[in-house]
Amino acid sequence: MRKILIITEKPNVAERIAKVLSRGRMREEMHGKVRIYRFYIEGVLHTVVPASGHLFQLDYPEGRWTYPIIVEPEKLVYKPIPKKKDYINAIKRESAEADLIIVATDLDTEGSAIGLEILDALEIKKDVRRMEFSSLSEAEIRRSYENLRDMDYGRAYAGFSRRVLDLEWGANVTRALTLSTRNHRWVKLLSSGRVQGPTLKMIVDREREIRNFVPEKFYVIKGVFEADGTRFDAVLSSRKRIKDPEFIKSVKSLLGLESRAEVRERKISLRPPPPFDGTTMQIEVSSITGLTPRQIADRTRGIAQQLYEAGLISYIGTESQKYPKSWKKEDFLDMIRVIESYGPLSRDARWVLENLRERAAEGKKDDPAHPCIHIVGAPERGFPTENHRKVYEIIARRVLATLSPDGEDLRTRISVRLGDHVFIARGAVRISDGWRRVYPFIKSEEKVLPKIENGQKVRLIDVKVEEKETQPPKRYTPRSLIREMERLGLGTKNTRAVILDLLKERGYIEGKTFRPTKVGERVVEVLSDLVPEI
DNA sequence: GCAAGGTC
Repeated sequence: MRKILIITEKPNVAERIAKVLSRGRMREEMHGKVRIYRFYIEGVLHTVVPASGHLFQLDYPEGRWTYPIIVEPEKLVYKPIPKKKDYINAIKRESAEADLIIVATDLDTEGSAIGLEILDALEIKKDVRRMEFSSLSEAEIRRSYENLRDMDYGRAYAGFSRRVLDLEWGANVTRALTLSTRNHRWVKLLSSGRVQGPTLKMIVDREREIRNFVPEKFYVIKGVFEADGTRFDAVLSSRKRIKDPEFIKSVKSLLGLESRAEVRERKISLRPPPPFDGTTMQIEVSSITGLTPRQIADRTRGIAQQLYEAGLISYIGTESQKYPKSWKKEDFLDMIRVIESYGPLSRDARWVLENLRERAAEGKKDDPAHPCIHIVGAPERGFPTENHRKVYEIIARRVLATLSPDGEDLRTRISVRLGDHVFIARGAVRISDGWRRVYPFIKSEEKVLPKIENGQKVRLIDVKVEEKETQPPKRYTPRSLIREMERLGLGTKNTRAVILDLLKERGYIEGKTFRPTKVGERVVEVLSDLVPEI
């Protein structure tokens, strides 16, 4: 009898694939800490076994810890990662039984490399096919199962090459740094690599900019204008910072002069914010409530996690800012009605039902496995704590906002020309709240200007001067540094924070906002002096 | 003893 083994990248994908392909009729077995699934399709036994990310580590064969060391890629070895022993054993045993192996890891270079690594390390010599899916929807899983492809070795080797280059690169530079300082007892290990090297340099460069910074004085000049008894301030616009005190005199010489104001008004619409993905939810709920991200999203005791487990909100680990693709208008209405059934938000929910926008606002981020965070239930008897109530209401309000009309503001700009100088005053007034009625957490400043007609005469009656100093650039915070790494294509979303921890562990950086240590600075100096090309 | 990338 034929037997098929399906290997996935992580446990929840194994479960999902088994559920879909078996139509819910599968058997589960525990092998150590690994849950595997069995079911029959047309008399053929299918077994689904998960990996857990990489199960093997690429490494040099045994040898002395020296450098330079360049080993041909095919002579590098796969070392089992001890913690993943159960996964390795499960796949090993099941693959021995199977006639056909289906690689169902994620469809990207790293996923395919994980598939290849399993086949190579376990020396699996069976027929291999590839399931190619980029979402975990039922339709897509079925389609990819019915259209099995050849193993995508091209993609897998791309991932393999990435690993080889990172290892050879990192190990050589790390060994060079470490071995050249081994006489100093206080240095344990000096490392560098494709990502940590440039990241450390960014921190060191920033520190040097701060150290070499020379503050400069500059002036902000405001004119006070009078028009038929009302007054308003307008800032002197200037392309460059005003540093010359003489300039102030030339402005003051305009005192008492009259000119005609040019007034421009325009309405702007403000779209609702997108629904929450997991990260945005943590950040925003934390800034509204003052709870820490940990208190909100901890995997066991987090408040939002508990709301999820209680069936009130959807999965919070999602990266999506989009509603389920299958949702029709009726599904949105159902969700709003659930919120309506929760007393404190009834009125707002009803208002949204009466003012529903054509299409829900959505964001760019997407996640193949889960939709954005949304409401799935209302509490029957209140909440265990006040914080649970707050978090639930913020999430419910966010959902309502995405289904509410745009807000509208009126922006006013008054500009006054006097000689070569132009003064500008800006105002903003709310015309309609729109979604801000149900989601009042995003601050927008209102500034009311006196009513001035276009072409109305105004007179400069005073000049106010503020003296300011230019500020040095700020040290990186974890957030700003991760954002900058992302912009430069350094690391991935999973590794950036890990790299920062590593730089700390190596003793290269310290502080809440990152300062390089002496060692960190010296490593950057040495590397950029001796091997500037890296 | 090394990298960076997955996953938890």
